[in-house]
Amino acid sequence: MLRGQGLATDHKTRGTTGRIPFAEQAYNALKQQILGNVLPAGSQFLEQEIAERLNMSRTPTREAMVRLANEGLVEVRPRHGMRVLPISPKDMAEIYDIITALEASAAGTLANLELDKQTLKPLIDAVEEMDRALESDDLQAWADADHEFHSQLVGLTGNRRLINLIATFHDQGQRVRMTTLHMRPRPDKSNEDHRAVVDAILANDAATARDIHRRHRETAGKVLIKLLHEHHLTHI
Amino acid sequence: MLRGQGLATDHKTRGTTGRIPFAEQAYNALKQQILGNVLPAGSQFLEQEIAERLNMSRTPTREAMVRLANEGLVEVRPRHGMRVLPISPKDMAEIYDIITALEASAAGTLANLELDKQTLKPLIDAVEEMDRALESDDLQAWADADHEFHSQLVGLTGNRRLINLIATFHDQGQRVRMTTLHMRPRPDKSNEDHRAVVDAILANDAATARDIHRRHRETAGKVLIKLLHEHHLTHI
DNA sequence: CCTCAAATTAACGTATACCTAAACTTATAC
DNA sequence: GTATAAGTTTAGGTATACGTTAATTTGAGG
Repeated sequence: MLRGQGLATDHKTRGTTGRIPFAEQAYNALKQQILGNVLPAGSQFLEQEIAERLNMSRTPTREAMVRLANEGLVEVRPRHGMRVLPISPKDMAEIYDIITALEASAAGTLANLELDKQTLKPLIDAVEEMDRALESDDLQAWADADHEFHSQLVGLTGNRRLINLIATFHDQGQRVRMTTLHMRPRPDKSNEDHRAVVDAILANDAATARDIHRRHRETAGKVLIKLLHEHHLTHI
Repeated sequence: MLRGQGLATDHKTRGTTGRIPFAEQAYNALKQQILGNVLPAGSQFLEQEIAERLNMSRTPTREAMVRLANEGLVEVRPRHGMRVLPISPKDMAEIYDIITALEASAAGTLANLELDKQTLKPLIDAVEEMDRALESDDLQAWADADHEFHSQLVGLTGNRRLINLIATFHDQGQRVRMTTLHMRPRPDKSNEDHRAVVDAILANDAATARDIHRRHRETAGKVLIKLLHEHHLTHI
């Protein structure tokens, strides 16, 4: 659940005591290590191994594994432990289809809200940051700003379920995007697209906002998947 | 998440032995009881109570609770056990926004696939079933056929993540739809819309398919939410 | 009667124990 | 040497035990 929904991404509100439950520590640690490719795609670990690695018993470990499985980051098979799921081009197509649909819709929603420039500042800032990053040929900074833009786009809708969903699928594609970051052509078109989406939102033109954003993501998805095929990256 | 994603809706493939793990039994039973309003919105249960109710220990019970929480059906608060989450009009708006975006996109996807009438038969059948149900004033049958239509629509895309997502959010809105089923005006327009979506898909007109479906769901969502406000149903 | 602190209770988070069955190893038959 | 069967190991599913801490109750002071 995906992150499923609900608490999956949210930091579970906990009492005034600062203590973080082991189950959540395990979840956070494993997730970070999966996204950071410390636990690479395809790698497997028995419950016991993970528990030892995290200095806790199998119980909270298991709970974390269940949550990660619901989010689609790992697979749990009896007697084989937890396996970090590799992402195939087909998976990436599924992920992009979903992100495309949700973000395009979000862009339309924002356009209908008649927001002022002040409220959209986070979006505008992100676009400018992307420009700067491109100028200085800092692809990592560009990727960060790109993520910031897409994250703010859905964040401004205020739809918590939507925000969590986008985060979940962003995470699923994380490794693939990182792997291919330096294989892509310079993403100048991306920056243009983002600016056009912001303009459409400011003009309260929902149809255009949706359309541009959809095409933007569709294209990005196609480029990425083509790249995967060209480089024979069938399972990342 | 979802169901988060992944295994959430899928029946976990299990060995040739027919035995179903307690954790999964618990998940299935609780989910069924929540959707069927046997465990009504707002009701709370301690881990121990659920465990006793299901004739098992707290361990598999907890695992089921975690999964249900990830899917957004319940909330788990230390010392208060599991609480079946009530759905507010705002929740319903979030849910409909997501379903609308995803299904409209699915309709567009299908239109681009150049499918023949044979492949779309499940969709066409569902529309006809809805007609029959309306003629015989059988609202429950209509709701079932309506669900079948929407389920087939995303099913035909073959996108497993998408299919799971739609199922998750369908579940989240289940109680609300059932509660309001007999408060709605006769859904004649719905059947028209569905037919138009099928036509657009057959005509390989993605933009129209997306548009009609989006408007269809938007309208349905607005009608539903208006109904909730009129009847002061703030938490179902 | 009300307020706040101390004492008590109990729900949960976690660790551990246990048993079953799948995976692996060894042995036996051909 | 291969195939099958018996024996062994071990991972995981579940139950249970235990300590911590939040919630509740009790009681003292006003």
